[in-house]
Amino acid sequence: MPDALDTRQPPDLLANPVATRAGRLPERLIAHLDMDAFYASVELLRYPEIKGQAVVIGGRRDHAPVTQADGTLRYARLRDYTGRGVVTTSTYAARDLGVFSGMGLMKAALRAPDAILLPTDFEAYRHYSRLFKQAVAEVAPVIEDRGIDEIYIDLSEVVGIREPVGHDPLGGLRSVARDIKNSVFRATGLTCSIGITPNKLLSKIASEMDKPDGITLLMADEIETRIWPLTVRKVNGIGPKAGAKLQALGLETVGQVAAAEPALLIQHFGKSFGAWLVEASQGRDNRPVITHSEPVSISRETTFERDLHAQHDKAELGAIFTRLCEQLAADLARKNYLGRTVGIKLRFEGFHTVTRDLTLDQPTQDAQAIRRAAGACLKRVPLEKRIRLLGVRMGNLSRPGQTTPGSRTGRRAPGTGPSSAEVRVENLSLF
DNA sequence: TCTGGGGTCCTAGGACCC
DNA sequence: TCTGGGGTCCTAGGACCC
Repeated sequence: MPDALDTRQPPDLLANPVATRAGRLPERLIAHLDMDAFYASVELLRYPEIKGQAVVIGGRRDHAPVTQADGTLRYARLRDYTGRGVVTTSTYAARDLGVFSGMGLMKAALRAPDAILLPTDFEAYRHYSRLFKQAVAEVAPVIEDRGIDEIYIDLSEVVGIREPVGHDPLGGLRSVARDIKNSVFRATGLTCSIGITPNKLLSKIASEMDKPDGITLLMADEIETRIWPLTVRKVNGIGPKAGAKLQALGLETVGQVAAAEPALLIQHFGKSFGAWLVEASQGRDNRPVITHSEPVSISRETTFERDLHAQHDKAELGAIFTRLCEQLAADLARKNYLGRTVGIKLRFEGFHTVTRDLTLDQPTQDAQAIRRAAGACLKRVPLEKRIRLLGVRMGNLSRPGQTTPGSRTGRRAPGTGPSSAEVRVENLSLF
């Protein structure tokens, strides 16, 4: 599919500081690759006969297709679903019916009652995630993981990337993008969309511009024409809150933010976020592609089928609480981490959320130690309302055998209860 | 018919230390 | 007997992302 670059004039090097050095291309060439409707597409590999239909992935794991007497599969329909749960992904056909990820399944059922409902199968998605990332690495190895279905790729040093093809100065770039997509398709049978620009911020926006199965190239001289008309919500980092606040200031498009007085943005959004808004609206972003990162925290949480009461459902809550701690301990062991800060999260009816955490003297991955610390955290939470969600988290991660960053001994956080040592005396009164 | 689960980063106040 | 400033740790909450 042709893009606007095909007919553009070569950028004016003096007016455009990003296009420099080696010919007309900027120093950095960054790709953002986004798999197309990833979970749904993986499911279609397994159930090819439902291709083209409205399919929704999400909910509990109790609605997998069942084989009938005649050998055909019987799929669950969205209308049959009851209970909590949200749409994790939907096929493009389902999106046409107004069903998008994050939407409650009950609400989705009103819009698309006949849509096929499949449970999430993260094992399968992780498998295809590994496959597509390996396939990309064969073409361009400098990759930043951004979750299960997307990556950034630094293409700056890829051989041939700056070679024009015929009269197309971006021919090399286009060719590498096609190589990547072909490699991904060969390895997985799945399509993806790629945006290539001088930085991550712009590439993230660009990869969405020609979805599915598209390639979008966008250079600095096109920011005015192709980025500024977009709503601010297209910018990664501007969410519902910031978007609404900008709108209230009369700033709906990226271009309007770019034209706004920096002092005004800083006044309303603070020094850091305000300054970032100024940069982002100009399409400036010098963040590098990070090829390795360590986790900051590991957690487990669960939303109950019905809201539970601290006293009335005490036994059930206690069992769930302990199981979450055991699962967290198992995750830590499997990934080979210790942690020193144990945290809990409670969400009450009405969606109000509370967290508490406690930093231990020594790092641990032991389920019982986690359970004790989490119990101590729980004692600091008033439990009047019914509980919708319970979670346990471990932060301050380190590796076993690694000398841990020293904790200050004898310290106690303001207003907290007993120290971790004193917590060893089990408290059974809660849950 | 309310809104999953797993994350990251930022802010802000108080403690504590120098 | 009142007043400091910088740095780091701990905790709580919130915005945002996939």
